[in-house]
Amino acid sequence: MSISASACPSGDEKVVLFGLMLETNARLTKELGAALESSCQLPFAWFEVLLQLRQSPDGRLKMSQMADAIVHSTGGTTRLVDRLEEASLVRRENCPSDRRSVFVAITDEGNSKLDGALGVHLEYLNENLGARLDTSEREVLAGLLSKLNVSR
Amino acid sequence: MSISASACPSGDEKVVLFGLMLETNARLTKELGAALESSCQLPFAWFEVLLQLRQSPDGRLKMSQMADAIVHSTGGTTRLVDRLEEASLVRRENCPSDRRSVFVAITDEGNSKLDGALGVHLEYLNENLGARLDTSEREVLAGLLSKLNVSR
DNA sequence: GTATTATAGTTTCCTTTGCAACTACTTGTC
DNA sequence: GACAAGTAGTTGCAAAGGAAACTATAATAC
Repeated sequence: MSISASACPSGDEKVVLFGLMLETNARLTKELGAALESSCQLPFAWFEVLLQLRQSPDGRLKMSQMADAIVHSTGGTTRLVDRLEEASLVRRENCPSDRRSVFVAITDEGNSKLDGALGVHLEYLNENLGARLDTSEREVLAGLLSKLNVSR
Repeated sequence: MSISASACPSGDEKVVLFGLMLETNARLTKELGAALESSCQLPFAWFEVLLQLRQSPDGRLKMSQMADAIVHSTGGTTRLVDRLEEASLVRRENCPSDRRSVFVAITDEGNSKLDGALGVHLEYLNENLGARLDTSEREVLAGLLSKLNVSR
């Protein structure tokens, strides 16, 4: 017995798509997190912070930009950065033009840690993204996700 | 000054794609979670559990299947189910053929709660997935994610 | 049949995170 | 310039989740 779509919105095509996004993301993240943890002793959240810093023009971001980039609350970000700073992977820097603001900057140690992690990350991505989707499929996927990611 | 791809693997196309997946997922999840919480007083994780049950053939799953479906540890799933059971949205049922196993089954109350939540969910999906991607784009996206989601 | 090994779920302990209250600073208004 | 309102970051508190130890049951080996 199959259930009609109207009677069972849980079978709606968009609901299924959303569920698929959720699951795919959770699995990929979990696997990569495990790989980073075991090869580099680097928690996934730390990796995200370091990567954001590497990708920002001058290797630093304001606290609130970081919170937004990694999609955490500001409170959570404060303490995440505390832990990274404790481990000497980032440092806080004052903002001269606004004394409320704080920059999070990557340290040399943070950079080398990230280099190691990126090796693992790339290997993982090649095995997964690379092996499962060809170049043009990845381009299409990136385009579609970009459309979903615009805020308004 | 732009940095060459070889010198800066953080700019690798796959790294960027992965980051985009992460961010898109986090934003959509966060927004939907807030909507569900404020309209239905339903935590996002509870919604996931109920939805999995609704989507399973006879409205119930074994503990371990549930853990796998929502990508949680079994320990975490145990307590998540505890909370849902406490709220009368699901109940535990014995498995006659294996006394170690436990079924998680949705209750009538769980079903009505889920109906309400699905209304909010669909509205949200229409505003986001629906408004940003047309039908064929959504099909393509679902196809690509499926490829990524196969375990091996 | 008994001993060993594997599996399902629970529990304990600990880490991480979000929310909301709070402090410090800045911006806008008069 | 003083007061109000807004913004950046931190902190207290409580909830949620993972890892690993544990209990109970099942499957396998002999």
